[in-house]
Amino acid sequence: MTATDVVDPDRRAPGRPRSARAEQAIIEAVLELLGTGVSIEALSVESVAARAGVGKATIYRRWPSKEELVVEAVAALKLPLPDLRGESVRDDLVALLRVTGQEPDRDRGKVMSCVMAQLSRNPDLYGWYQKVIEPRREATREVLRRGISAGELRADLDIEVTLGLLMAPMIMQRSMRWSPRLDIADLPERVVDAVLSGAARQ
Amino acid sequence: MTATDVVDPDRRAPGRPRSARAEQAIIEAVLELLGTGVSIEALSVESVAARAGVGKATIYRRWPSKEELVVEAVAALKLPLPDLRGESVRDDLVALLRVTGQEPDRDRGKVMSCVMAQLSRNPDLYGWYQKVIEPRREATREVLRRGISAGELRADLDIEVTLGLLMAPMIMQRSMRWSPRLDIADLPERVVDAVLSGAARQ
Amino acid sequence: MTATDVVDPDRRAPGRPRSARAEQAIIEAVLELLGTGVSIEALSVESVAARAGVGKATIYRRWPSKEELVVEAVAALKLPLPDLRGESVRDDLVALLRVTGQEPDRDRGKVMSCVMAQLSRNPDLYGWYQKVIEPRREATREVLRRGISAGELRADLDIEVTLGLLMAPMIMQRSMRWSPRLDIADLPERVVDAVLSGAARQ
Amino acid sequence: MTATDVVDPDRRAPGRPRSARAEQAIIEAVLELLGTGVSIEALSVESVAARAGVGKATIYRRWPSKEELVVEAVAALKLPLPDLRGESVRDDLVALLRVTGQEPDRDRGKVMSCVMAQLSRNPDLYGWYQKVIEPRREATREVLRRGISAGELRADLDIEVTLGLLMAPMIMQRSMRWSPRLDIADLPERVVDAVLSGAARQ
DNA sequence: CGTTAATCGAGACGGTACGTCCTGTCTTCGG
DNA sequence: CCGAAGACAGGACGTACCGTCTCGATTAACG
Repeated sequence: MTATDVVDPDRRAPGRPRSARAEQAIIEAVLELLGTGVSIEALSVESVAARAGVGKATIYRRWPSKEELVVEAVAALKLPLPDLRGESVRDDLVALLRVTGQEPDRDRGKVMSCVMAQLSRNPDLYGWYQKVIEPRREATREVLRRGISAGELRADLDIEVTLGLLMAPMIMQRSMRWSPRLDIADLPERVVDAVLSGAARQ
Repeated sequence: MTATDVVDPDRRAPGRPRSARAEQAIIEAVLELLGTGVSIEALSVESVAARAGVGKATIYRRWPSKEELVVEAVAALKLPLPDLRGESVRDDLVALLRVTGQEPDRDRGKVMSCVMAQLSRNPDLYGWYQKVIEPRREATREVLRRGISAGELRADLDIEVTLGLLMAPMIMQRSMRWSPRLDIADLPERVVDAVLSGAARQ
Repeated sequence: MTATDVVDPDRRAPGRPRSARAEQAIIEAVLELLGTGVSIEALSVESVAARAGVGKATIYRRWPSKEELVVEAVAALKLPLPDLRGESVRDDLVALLRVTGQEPDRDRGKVMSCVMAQLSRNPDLYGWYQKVIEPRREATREVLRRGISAGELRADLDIEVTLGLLMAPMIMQRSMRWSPRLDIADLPERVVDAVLSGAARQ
Repeated sequence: MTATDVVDPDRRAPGRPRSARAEQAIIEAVLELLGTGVSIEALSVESVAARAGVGKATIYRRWPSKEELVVEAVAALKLPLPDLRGESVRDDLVALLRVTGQEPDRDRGKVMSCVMAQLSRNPDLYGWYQKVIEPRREATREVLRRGISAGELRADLDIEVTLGLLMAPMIMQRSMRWSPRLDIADLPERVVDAVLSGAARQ
């Protein structure tokens, strides 16, 4: 994505090479500004350039649009996955959902989930969005697969749908407080329990 | 909500009353413009005014911001609920989710879900958003309650969480195609079945 | 000029007669606002209506434009002429010019001369402007005529041009401080003396 | 005055320099629009920008207000002084006043005097106004001084006041047709003669 | 004495322009 | 060629007034 992609790795581009310092400063500036509560659309390229002490052209030379810059900045956060103990499917799922629901690392997590919600509107960006969240989804899938192997979960489980049942309510509650009747604090447990036990009468 | 709110219903406000024609034209203009594919942020108040044949002030007099205008316009769509046969919980839930997933009325539905996704970022607007979707949520709740009464669903069902399990995946898939591996066409059935049966081994 | 002009004085117009109170309040409001230093173009009809406690239509019903309203308001000041002693042409002219140069009645005079300068740009208003200043011009003419009769001034004096020589420098200095090298304080004497004595060598 | 003012002439300002083309186009647009008869207050910055094919910011970057822009545009006209034969004070003064009274270059002259009258109301602009008319004033002063040296004019002449006597009536008659009884055509001669001969009886 | 009709206040109407901000591109200089 | 700095054309913002219009409520003289 960045311009440091080169067709021929031997052949260095002529002229002055791009400054890694500038790139770093831009990413930092985006994260700092998003951390102060500005929405993506209120985040202007101009303010990023000013905060980073960088010319606007230096930004546009690297990223074609504000959104892609934001995605790259967010991706740089490399949000960590929790350590999964692997002892019980329920515990692992709750641990994973907790990361979605209540980021322990305050500022970064806030930025993260705020940005996630905002990125959703642009279909072109969804590939990048996937890139950022796919690791977490894959981790969840792995837990489900292990649960099936271990006999804890039903063998004919619809893994992809179950993934949605688990994560979508957390994301929507986190980003837009979808239901006023649900508390984010105990939501992971309640979601996991509901998904595991099912609604139909035994 | 609308400008016709009055503290004392007997006492008319002084001065020339606000034009219902203008109000109508503005709402229509918003829906038409959103129908052409413009995103909320690309939707300028100026273009709405021009399309409606109205001064900008006439818009700002009624709605403090573009977002609130959009919510009101969307609310005016009064999206219809499906007829629920009431014979089986599964069928009713699938019918409800289908409305979320694949709006039969093309343009309006497109506008609707596009807007929903975009509104999510503004916490101040959530009250309005609730107003628009609450009827649908309440209808779903009612189906769950009937299912419990009829003995089809377990008596200790966590209704609010189950609501989230059902609706959140549909909304996220509809608005942002959250999972590339899921097809919106058969998602209602798969979600309902997964929620009803549960993940844990019998 | 006002709508109370009637073709047939016997025949009263039907309907509610116009309120003299409103008319008075409007004129007062204009003068008060001009007195606070606002220029004519910065003086909005809206602010006049608000200050007078009157609807905008009540103003537009009487005066077709802001400018005509201002002229009428200024004319209402009925700026007083000084008492002319009639003993010497020089003294009388100086007394008249002093009124132009340094209005003794502070606020009203300030409004007056400020407005004069501003009205000049609109040719349509000049008739009204004349109406306001003509009395002062006529008084000056009279002094010149008396001077000729008394043998103080030359018999072939070009009265209209001399009027201009006397008044124009005062007005321009007063309204736009035309020459930075001239002090408004002693200008009346210097102008009168220069006009009386002439430039050519004796 | 212009943006090319520099504190240190060696040190160029950083960033892209301001476009002389844009500056030129703006000035031209102002003069063209004023030439069509629009008054200064009816001259909108928006219309100037449109006519010049320039963004509004490009105008506001250079001039803080419409008025200062107009003054600069008018100053750019560099209104020419007549050739002074220097043979007789009377002839030279008449020639100078003719330029004030009846500009030979129609459009520009019309713009000029129209603008002069309009600028008078803003004291802040007077410095600029001076800059524009000072050359003409200085030329007139020079004629008077030469007349004194040559013995044509009285040695104790009040030059500044005489300047006012000569120019103010012309300006007021030109810009606001101050006296309905005076014809602009023969005014220069009449004014000069009146000033030279004086009013007092010989 | 009840019409009739113009006026009152209030304020909304379709517009125009304001001056600011930001967009994405460009043009300059020095490194 | 990249760096910052910042100007460029353009477009939208939200505000302030313009001059007109609609309201319900007054306020007279006329019938």
